[in-house]
Amino acid sequence: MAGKGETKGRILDAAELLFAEHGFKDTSLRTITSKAGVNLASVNYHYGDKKTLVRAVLGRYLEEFMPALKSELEVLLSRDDFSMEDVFSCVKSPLLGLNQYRSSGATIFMSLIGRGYTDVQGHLRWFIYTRYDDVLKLFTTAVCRANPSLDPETLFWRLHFTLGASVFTMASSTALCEIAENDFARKVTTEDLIERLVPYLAAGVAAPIEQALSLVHEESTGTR
Amino acid sequence: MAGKGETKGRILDAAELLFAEHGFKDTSLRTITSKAGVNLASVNYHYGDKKTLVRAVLGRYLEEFMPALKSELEVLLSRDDFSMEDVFSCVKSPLLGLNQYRSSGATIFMSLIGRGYTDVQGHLRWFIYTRYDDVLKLFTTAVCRANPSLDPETLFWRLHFTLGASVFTMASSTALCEIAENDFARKVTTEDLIERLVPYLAAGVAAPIEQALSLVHEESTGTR
DNA sequence: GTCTATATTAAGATAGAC
DNA sequence: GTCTATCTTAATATAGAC
Repeated sequence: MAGKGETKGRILDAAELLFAEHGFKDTSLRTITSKAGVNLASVNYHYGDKKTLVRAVLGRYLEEFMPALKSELEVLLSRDDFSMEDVFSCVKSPLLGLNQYRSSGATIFMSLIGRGYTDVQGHLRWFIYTRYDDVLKLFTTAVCRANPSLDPETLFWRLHFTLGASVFTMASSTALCEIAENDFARKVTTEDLIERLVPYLAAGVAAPIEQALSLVHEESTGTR
Repeated sequence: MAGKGETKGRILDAAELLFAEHGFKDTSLRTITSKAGVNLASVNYHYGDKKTLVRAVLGRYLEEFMPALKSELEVLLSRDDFSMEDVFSCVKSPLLGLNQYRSSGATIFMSLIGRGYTDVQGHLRWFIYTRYDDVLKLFTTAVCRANPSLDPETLFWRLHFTLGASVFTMASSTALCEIAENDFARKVTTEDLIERLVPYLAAGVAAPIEQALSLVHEESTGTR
């Protein structure tokens, strides 16, 4: 059914939709190949095994997204000053750019990232951190400059809270958007979602720091 | 190996740790029963099937947590006014109470909640919502009273962002605390973590609402 | 490169003796 | 209630013809 050299690509196209919707573990190679209209054995021929296919699916998006984010951040950092919202706004256009690259690209990418953090333990997280640690460092640099009063430990925790809110929302965005559309009788686009997420995250990260009793005996030395 | 009437409980105890760590789908009945030191067939004898076991594991925590949260919220709502932080502080003691109930109970519970939202599609979410919708309604009522300017749709999304940040943090708290302890040379308790999380969440939920271009054409009718 | 057929493994579930 | 043994299903992966 598949034309000459397009089998490899058809697998990727089918796989990303299924992975985004059902997770990596819950998507079988049989489901993928039947949706792609190719033979079961072709996955192993082209990708070796399922794990490699998973990384290929995510890698295709990361290669598109990360360089775009990097250049946004570089532009921002060249400015004299900027707000926390400016920092988080940097992800908007790289993310929405994925919609041109592929239909529903932003949603798919966000779901995949979310799945990568929860479904499989470790190997995708590691894949992302080591491959794109330069971009991630730029991001934390920007956050620090937007609010220099953040101590490293508070920063550390708040960035992880942020990651959690984003990733979780992304992973369940299909379900959440459905509920929202039923309840509020309005279509929810990826753009809407990002517009809602950004101020929430910026406010959380920039929140005043409480000197709660149990946290006063502080002595920060870390760098991460 | 298991004593007389304790097999059913031993299964539950082993299952909750494995489910929290690896997710529901990635934990087999064989792994559970071997860790529990009971026979494979006993799961089906005592619980019927795996899905029921999953619900039993989560149910045991919910029965402990939800009534405690409910009474905290009722006390709060009886007051004349209160802040957003007061609302989120209501979960502190019910959550920490789980640590007395079982070792690392708070962490396990939050991990399970997180798994329930991403691993399986739907049935656990439904289970929680229908069984404890009274408590959840109390919570949203409190949030609304703390910040009456929140429209229902913004509220909906921000509560889900909040859930994401909480669930993700608690689910990966073991790993995160280790990193933090290395980097900042200070022990991190569950209590510390909650103390850090609460102001972040409160600030996010109470953030000023932006009238972005794409969100102006609003028409809210929902009730959830 | 693509197909059929099959090997291999692992999972959920159950029957039936004790 | 608990055990052994087994059924059934479904998944990844591969061998070998074309």
